[in-house]
Amino acid sequence: MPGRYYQTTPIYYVNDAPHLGTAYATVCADALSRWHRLIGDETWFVTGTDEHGLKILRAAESNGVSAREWVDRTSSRFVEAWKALGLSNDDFIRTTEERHFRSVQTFMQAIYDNGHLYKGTYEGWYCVSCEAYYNEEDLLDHNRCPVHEKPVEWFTEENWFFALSKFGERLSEWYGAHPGAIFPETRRNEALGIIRSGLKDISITRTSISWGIPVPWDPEHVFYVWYDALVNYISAIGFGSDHDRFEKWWPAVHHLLGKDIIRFHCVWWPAMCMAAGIDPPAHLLVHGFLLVGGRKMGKTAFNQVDPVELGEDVGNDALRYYLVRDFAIGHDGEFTYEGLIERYNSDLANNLGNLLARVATVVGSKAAGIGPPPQRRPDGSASRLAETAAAVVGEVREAWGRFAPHEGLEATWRLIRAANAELEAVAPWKLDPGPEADAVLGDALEVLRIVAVLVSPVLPDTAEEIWSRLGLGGSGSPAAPGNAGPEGILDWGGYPGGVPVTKGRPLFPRRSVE
RNA sequence: GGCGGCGUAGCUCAGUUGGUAAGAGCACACGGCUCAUAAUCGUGGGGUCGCGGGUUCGAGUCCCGCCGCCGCUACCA
Repeated sequence: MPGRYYQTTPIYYVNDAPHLGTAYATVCADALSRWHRLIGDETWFVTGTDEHGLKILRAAESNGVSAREWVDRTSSRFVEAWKALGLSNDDFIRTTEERHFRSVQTFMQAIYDNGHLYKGTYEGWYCVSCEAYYNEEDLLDHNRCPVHEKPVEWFTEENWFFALSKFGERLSEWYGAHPGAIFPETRRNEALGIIRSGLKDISITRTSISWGIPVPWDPEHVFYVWYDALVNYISAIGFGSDHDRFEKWWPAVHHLLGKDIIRFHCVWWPAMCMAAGIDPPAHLLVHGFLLVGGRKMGKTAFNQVDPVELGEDVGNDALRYYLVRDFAIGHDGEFTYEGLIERYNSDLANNLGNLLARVATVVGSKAAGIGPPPQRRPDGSASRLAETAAAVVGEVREAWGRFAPHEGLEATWRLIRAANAELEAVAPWKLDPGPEADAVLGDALEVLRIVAVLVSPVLPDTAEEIWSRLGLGGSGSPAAPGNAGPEGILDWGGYPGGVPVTKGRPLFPRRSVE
C-alpha cells in the first residue's frame, strides 16, 4: 500500500563548498527517495542550506562582501553541486528565504504562546567558529576552543531560553511508544542516554548579531542558528502558510542526519515540535561518516574530496553506487579511491556491464538481434533464474525497507552473477539458433530488465540505458513511480521479446587504478 | 572522569535470542570457456574470531579484567 515519504537531509552550513561528506548524506537521501518513488510512495525530498550565524557574517567580511552576497554565492555552489551529481531533490530550502522566516516566526511564536520560553542572561566563553559557549574546564590552555584551538571570547548576553528541561519525560515516553523512530538502534540508545542524563534549558536567541531571524515579540533578538535551522524541515513543506500541505507531509518524515548531530535532531527538535504543538518527526536516520585514513572527512580537515570532480571522473552513477553499496547507513566507512575503482571494475564493469555486452552480442549472432522473451526449457522446466530473481526482488524490497540499501544491492548482484553462471552453463554461443538458445537469452534479458528497475534508485542513468538497449525504450522508464510497487513490473516474465537489442559502447569501461 | 562504540581471512565487512564443521565480496592460486569490457564460470588456499580469565555440556556470540582505536560529554554544520 503506497504511502507518503518525506525525505530530508541536514541543511548545510554555507561557510564552505560542499565536500564528499555532505555529498554522501545527500546521495543516500536521494537514493532512499528514488526507491520510495519506485515503490509507489508519494515522495518529497528536500535539502538546502543553513545561512545564518556569526560565523557566516565573519566569512562574508573576510571575503569583503555582504552577508547576503556571501550566502547567495555559497548556497548556489550547493545547488550546482547537487545538480551536477544528478540528485533528485524536489526542493531546496534556504534559511534566508522569506518562507523560512515566516515559518520560524510562526513556530517560535507558538512555543512562546505555549509558555515554554523565558528570558534570562547567559555569559561565558564563546567560540565564534563553533558559535558555542564552553565551560572553562573544557578549554585548552590560553582559553582556546577545544575544537578550533582558537581563542574564545567572553560574552554576556540577555537571551531567551527554551525550557528543554521540562521535556525529558515526554521525550522518553514518546520514544518508548515509537521504538523504531531512530535508526539504527545504537543511536537510539545514545539519544535515550542523553535524555536520561538530564536536559538543561537552552538559550535560543542572540542579541550580539543581527544576521538571523528576528524574534517576533522581542525584535532586538535574533534566533540562535540551530533554532532557526531545524525549522527548515517544516518551513519547506509550508508550515504556517499552507496548512494542507504541511499536514500532508508531517510527521511522515525521514530525517537523515550525521551521528554528530543526534542531540539536536533527536532531542532538541522533537522537544521543540512538542512545545509548538505539532508531532515530533516520525523517523530519524543516523548515518556514519566517511573516513579518510581513519579520520572524519570534513571541512575543517585537509582530506576533502570534491564530489563533483569525482563524479566527472568516474561518472555520477558509479560514485553513487560506491557510496550506497560500500557504506552501510549508520556505520562509518573508509573512503578510498582504490576502493571506488575496485567496486567500479568488479561490480559495474565486470558483472553488470559485461553481462549486458555478452548477452547483446549473442542475441545478435544467434537471434538476429531480436530479443527473445523468457521461456520454458525444451524439457518444460522454468529457468532457475526465475526463482533466483523472485527471491532477490523480495530481499531487495526488504533491505530498503530497513534502510539497508547496501544489502539490496548485494542481493541484486547475486542475480547478476546467477545470470552469468547460467550463460556459462548453457553456452548459447555454441548452440545453433533455436529454442534452447532463445530460452537462456530471454532469461538473461529478463534478468537485465529486472536489474534495471532494481538499481534505478542508485544508477538512474545506467538503468535508462539498459532499458533502451533491451529495446524497451518505448515502454516508459525503469524508474517510473510504482515499478517496484504491488502493481509493479518486477514479476518474472515481463520482458516482451520481439524487440531489437542493441549492444552499444561498454556501460562501464574498465578502469585501472592509477 | 562519565557514557557509548569498535577490534572476525591480505583488504572491506556479515555473523539473529550462545549449539547442524567460522561466512561473503574483493585480492590470490589452479582449472574450464572464449559469447563478453583479458571480462566470465568452477575449485581451492588462507582466520589462536584484540589479549587473559570466568560461566556453560558447549562462546566470535554472555560476565570480569586488560590492551589498542574512535565518538559524545549537555549552546559546533
